[in-house]
Amino acid sequence: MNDPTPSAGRGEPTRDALIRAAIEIFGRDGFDAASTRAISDAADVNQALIGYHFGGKPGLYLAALRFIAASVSARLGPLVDSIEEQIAKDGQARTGKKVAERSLAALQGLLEAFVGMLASDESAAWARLILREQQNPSDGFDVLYEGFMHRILGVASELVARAQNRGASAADCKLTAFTIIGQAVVFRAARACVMREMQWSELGASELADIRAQLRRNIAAIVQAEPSR
Amino acid sequence: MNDPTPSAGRGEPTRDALIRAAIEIFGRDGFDAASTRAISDAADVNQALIGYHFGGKPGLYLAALRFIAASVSARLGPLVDSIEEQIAKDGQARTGKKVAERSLAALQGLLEAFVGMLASDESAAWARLILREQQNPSDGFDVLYEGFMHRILGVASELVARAQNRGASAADCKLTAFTIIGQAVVFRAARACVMREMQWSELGASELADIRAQLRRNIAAIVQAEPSR
DNA sequence: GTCTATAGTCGGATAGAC
DNA sequence: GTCTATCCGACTATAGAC
Repeated sequence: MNDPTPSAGRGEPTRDALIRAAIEIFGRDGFDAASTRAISDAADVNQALIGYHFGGKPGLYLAALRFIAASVSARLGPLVDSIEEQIAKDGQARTGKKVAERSLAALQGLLEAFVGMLASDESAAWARLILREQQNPSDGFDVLYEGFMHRILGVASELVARAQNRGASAADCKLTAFTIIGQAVVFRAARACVMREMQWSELGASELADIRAQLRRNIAAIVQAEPSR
Repeated sequence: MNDPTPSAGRGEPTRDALIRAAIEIFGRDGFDAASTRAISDAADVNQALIGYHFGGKPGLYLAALRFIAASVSARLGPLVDSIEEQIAKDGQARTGKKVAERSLAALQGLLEAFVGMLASDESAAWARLILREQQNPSDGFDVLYEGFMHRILGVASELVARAQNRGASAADCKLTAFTIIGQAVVFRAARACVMREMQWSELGASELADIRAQLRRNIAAIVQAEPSR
């Protein structure tokens, strides 16, 4: 009688408010510790409506993850689209100085956008939920992986391959992509440590600019380094 | 009547078992979601003993964090000691090719040890707890920061400064240290994503060797890159 | 120090009026 | 679709016997 997400209708504002509150509370407390009462209070709707609209707490959690995947896609999707176009245009010409230069610039741009997202207050709750899912994957992890992770990692690896301009295996390029992405992720995953050690009181425009400059420099260095060790 | 941690005595095996179980359960479920029953069951002791030995659930949590800090220090402390000795021996001679080479090698060694720790099954539960504390710092975060984070970040930054061999500010070196450490952290923080994307079924010796080689290469590239961009 | 038993609280789910 | 009311299970903490 309570089909999850009965699609648009009069109850849409209610579902929306519940999802937004759920991201906040689930992100802060985790799935088990978050109470449906806290979520419904924050959303200013009746607690019983969670059961009606989402079938229960797990259904609301999945809906929240889908919302996050859609939000990340909305934020990074256009940039990834344009990069994929560029890759398609360059086609199989995976070597050449021009291609390498373009690919490096695209990779730097992608990571600047990525770290910008990780730094934003808006994404703080998402990020907490995503980190939780990574540490303890639930059924919902697929939603995130298929929703945006796989695609972003794909373009990042391909850009590494083209920017490096040497015969690294696909697995090597993926590994390189992860280490590069890790340089951005650390500023969310270890945020408390970063703020304390850097003696920052906030991660604002000025701090973000420093981080981005560091990332640009590191990415160029990694990708242009001689294969020899 | 129940002074927290009444020090050694007949109850020590009980306290030890509780702490070990607490790290596992708190790491898996988080502070709120973890139940004292689950912990006492896993430790195979009576639930009421948590109150007796640690004063309650929060006391047990703090004890677990202290145990983690001690474990990390035991694992990385000796290496950090030797690096600090080397730094002291090189003294204020922060420039020079030999010092730079030694410092780069030390930095690479530190990160290989660090990522080895992050990869180990033993540390899986620690890492989850630490990541939770970073995302949502409690009173216990100090225990971790003062316990080992601050010290490790300190030597890492100093090594960056000496290995780079150019006039980067202390803040820049710290930032560089974070991006380098982030390259290791990502393999714990985004482990689920890494395993899936790399199509790994385990993170064993072979995978760890690939990661270490990648880290060595990246660190050298970052530290030796020209300051220009 | 360790145990049993329980008091007191809070959580998720749902029945049923409107 | 939204609300009130409530059932029932699980939790922390603690009293008190041994």
